[in-house]
Amino acid sequence: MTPRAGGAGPGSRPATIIDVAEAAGVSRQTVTRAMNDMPGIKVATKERVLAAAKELAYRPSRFGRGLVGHTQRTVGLVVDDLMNPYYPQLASAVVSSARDRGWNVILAQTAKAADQYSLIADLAKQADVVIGYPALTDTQAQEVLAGVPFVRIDMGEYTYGGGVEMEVDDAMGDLADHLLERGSQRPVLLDVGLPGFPSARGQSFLTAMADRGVRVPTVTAASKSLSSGVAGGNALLAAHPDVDAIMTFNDIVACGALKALHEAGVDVPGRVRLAGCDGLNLGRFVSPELTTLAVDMNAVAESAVGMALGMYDGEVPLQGVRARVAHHLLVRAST
Amino acid sequence: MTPRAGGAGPGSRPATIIDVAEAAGVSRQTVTRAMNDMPGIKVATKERVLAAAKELAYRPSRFGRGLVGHTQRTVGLVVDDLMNPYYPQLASAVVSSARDRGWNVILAQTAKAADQYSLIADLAKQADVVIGYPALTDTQAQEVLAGVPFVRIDMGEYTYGGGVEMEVDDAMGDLADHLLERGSQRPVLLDVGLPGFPSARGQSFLTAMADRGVRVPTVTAASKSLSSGVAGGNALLAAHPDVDAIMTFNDIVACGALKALHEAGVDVPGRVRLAGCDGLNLGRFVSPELTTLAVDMNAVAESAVGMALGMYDGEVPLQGVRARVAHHLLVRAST
DNA sequence: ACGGTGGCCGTGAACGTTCACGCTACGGGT
DNA sequence: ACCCGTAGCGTGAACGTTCACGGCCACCGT
Repeated sequence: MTPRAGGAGPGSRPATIIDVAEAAGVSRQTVTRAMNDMPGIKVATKERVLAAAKELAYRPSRFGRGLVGHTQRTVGLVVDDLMNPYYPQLASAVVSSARDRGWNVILAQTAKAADQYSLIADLAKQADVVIGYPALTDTQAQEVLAGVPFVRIDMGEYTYGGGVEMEVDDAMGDLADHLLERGSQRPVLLDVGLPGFPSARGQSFLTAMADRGVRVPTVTAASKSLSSGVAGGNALLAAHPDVDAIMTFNDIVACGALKALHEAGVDVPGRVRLAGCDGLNLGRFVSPELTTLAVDMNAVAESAVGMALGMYDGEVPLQGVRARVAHHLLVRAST
Repeated sequence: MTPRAGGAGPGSRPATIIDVAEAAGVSRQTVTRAMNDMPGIKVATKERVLAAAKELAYRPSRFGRGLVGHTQRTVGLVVDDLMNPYYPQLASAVVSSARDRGWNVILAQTAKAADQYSLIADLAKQADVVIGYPALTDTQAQEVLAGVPFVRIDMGEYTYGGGVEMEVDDAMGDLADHLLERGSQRPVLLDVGLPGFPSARGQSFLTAMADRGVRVPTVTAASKSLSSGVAGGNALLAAHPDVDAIMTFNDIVACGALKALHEAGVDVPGRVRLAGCDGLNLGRFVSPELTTLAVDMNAVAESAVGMALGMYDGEVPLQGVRARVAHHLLVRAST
């Protein structure tokens, strides 16, 4: 297994700083000075070194470099599946946020991985901090990450590491007001999970509506997928033919419900108002555009990255810190 | 700037292999043997070492490790913007494909970066190969990447590095047949770019239709964005009120056109059949689901990653190799 | 008793880079 | 003439790990 394809001859090992130094007739340090725009080098010498470097296709080794000055920092980002429209939004924000601070992002995807555990273990070997949604219990995470700063997004009941929480209650109140103002009288919740066990955000909607004197029936979809949303939408229409507003677990399920409504010939928002949750960009691609409880992903990412980097620098404890980002009501065309 | 938060006391530097060796009363090499499941170590010793390592929160330095054995390989993936539904599909496939081969993926996003050039330059310092859609000319790419194996997706007119091409002609023929079989007689192309300069895939549609004796008028949208698709859709309806089939530049524009059609009260596919291009997952979220010219992103990624890794290993020339992946017609509900 | 064979473990060297110094030559000031 | 500062460059050392050896001991066979 040949290490790297060098620039000069095929099969030749990649050039090192010493090769360049010899070719230019100078010392290692002078090459360093030339490559890194450091002072204390004559222009002519610098040019000569740079020419030699180019000639030999010299590229400084990130390992040699990383070894001496601890600069080359990397955050490991764990998502479930980029094909799920939720994660790109997070990933995009994390990548920007990390880059702004001079960090790189290594991406790991748990959905298609055979072994979650070893996936995260490998990631932890390559990264200085880990952020995201690993499908790991606290115990497993502690085992695998062994000291690597770790920030969970949407931490929930987990406790190991830090977390960023997305709060929905206030915005849910706004949504309830919004729906009632528009005249909805028979709202239904399309939740996800097990019937009888409302999700946190589902419960939040029920409570918000109850506070306003409206009792909301619930229909429960099996999973938070598109097809599940379609099935849930159909079931909901069958069980509550007179529904005039639907709040769904998230935007993806809302899209599914919208398809069901569309196929049933139900006008949105004319006959039924429909709202989702997460604020996905996806909601702008469907017709009508989806009203949703959005969360500023840039704020989430900024918060998560900031916390992880703080942990790395020892300024934030590795345990028990939680940040909170609030959802807000984003009214679009579907309500 | 404290390097890394160690496990023991705050402010203490991270433990090295030597710290562990001393704590366990053995040598470096024995620690290595214990950590890497190598033979030639007694079980009792191994346990003692592992305990010491855990106690000190020891994590092997990826730099030290990478320096000696050239293992820890990384592909740099360049996308424009993960918020654009096209890129997650590619990124997801590349990440899986790379992981299958034991490589990591560092993600870079050009859209939000202030300086494209330095973004790619930084990426090239961290990665062993670069794959993707850098917004760089051949000259710039050559300058920045200086010898790093480079594979462009959708290479087009560029020549530096390798490329993966996505061919559309055959599938476009299938689409033309499909539309004609369903009885469409007045198809219109909703292209993107400058009026009078059809895109490659736009031209492909025109040609396919011409081959079948149908002349297709073109409406041109300003950019390949959703809003541009809406505007284009409206313009198209105004210019060709009797249209009965629309082929769009891509799925995103198709979604925009679908919104325009929806708002104009035009039934799809009843009165107008609508097709997109790219095979985005997005097309399944809208109603009706979008017929599209899909490309197997896993094949594209597999091809790109394979090529880049081949270049790295010196088995594939760094220049002039092109792989081709064909689109195929994916009939869904919109036609 | 002696050579041989493995199991277990330790020691130098190497990987490629930067940091902290040290050295030389030259120029200007007194 | 002398000293001193500085520009320009070079030399050890250090970063943390693994590889290639080599040493020691116990055990086996003859």
